Amino acid sequence: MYTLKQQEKQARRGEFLTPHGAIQTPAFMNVATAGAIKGGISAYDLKKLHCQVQLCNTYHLHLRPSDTRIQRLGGVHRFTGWEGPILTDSGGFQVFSLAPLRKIREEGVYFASHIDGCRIFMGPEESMKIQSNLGSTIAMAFDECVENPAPYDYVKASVERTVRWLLRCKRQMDHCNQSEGTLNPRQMLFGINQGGTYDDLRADNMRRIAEIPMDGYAIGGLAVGESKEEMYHIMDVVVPHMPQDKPRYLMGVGKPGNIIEAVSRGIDLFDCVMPSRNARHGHLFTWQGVLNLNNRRYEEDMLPIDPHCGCPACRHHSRAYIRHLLKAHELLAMRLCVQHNLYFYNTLMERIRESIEQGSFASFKNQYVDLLDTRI
RNA sequence: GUGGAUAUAGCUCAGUUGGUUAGAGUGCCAGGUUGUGGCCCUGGAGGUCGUCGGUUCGAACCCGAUUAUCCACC
Repeated sequence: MYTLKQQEKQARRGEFLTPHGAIQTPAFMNVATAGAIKGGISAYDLKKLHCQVQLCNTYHLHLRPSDTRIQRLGGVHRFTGWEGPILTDSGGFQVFSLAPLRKIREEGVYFASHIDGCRIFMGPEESMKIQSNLGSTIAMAFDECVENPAPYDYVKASVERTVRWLLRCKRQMDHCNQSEGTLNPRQMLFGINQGGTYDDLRADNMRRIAEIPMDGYAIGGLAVGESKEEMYHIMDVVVPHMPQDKPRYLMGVGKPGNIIEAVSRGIDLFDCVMPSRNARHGHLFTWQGVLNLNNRRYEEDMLPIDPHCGCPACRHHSRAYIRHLLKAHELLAMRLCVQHNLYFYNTLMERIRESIEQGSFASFKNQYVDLLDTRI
């Protein structure tokens, strides 16, 4: 259940109740693809990083160690040791971005595993069964994510098929939830808006899927090749057709500036690999902008990564030390940098929530929307 | 001591019958990264081709000497 607690223009401050606890929105979901946030982060670290939600991946966990094994072991919560909300991505995006030799048919997608080349089929029913076996809090619909730009006719046909897939997802998830012995009988399901960069396809699709009762609605297929301006424009086109009383999730986005812009347009949930992936290579987000700790200028810099940050890395270690660890390929470098970036993202969301509560989000946006993405 | 091999970017190595401005990988210095393959992409700096001399219009390349390293044999 989603409760809108406060609103400043389009920006929403809400609470999303799930079987695994409440999510205060706007929120960032920390990406733990294969059951762990890359960089040596454990479930018991997440509270310290102010993490509310973990995002795990259907595709990856299905291939390894398999959803059936995770089900036998008690589900993805027990398996990973994280008792809070977990969203599972449907596998749709991974099939399109990772797997070679894919063939898209009405029934689903035939593809080869990126691990061993094994031939696999995944369609809406398979994705729902896998996510049900995993027992995640929120399942995502199985969709096709089309890279931008794509020809109008291709996108139109793809979106229509994705709507047919959504209806199949819904039917299958209802069935899974009613099955005896299911791990999470109240597993939630989000639908996904697609339509490339075409206003009419996006708006039609959003109106259409809003009629299908879902626990939340996502915008997919953005930040996949189009410009920043096009992305914001598509959000302006889609959001007015999204239900007011359900959480809105912008998939795969983004930089701090993107998130602030999206919140100002009425988005509640985000996920992005950028804070963790960039952290593994020393690219760090701070309240002064983005810095690259590999840069020579930090060789003898005894300041923390961000003097205004309370994360474990900033409380205990200097830029000079962490830069050294990066250069020496010490695992601790990744762990500290990932901790910092996730703490930053989760704190960014906290400050966004506070500013909406205080009615000062507009000035928060004005102060930080460009600054946070700027290289220092 | 004798014979042989090698010597080119910080490191590991290409380099055609001698022919414009000597290349690659890695590392270094920077930039990028948007529903994650601990990746990937883009740019930059960096070389008296061991040293000295010779042949030639022209030498990393051919010749001589020399130095260093390695191998084999006495």
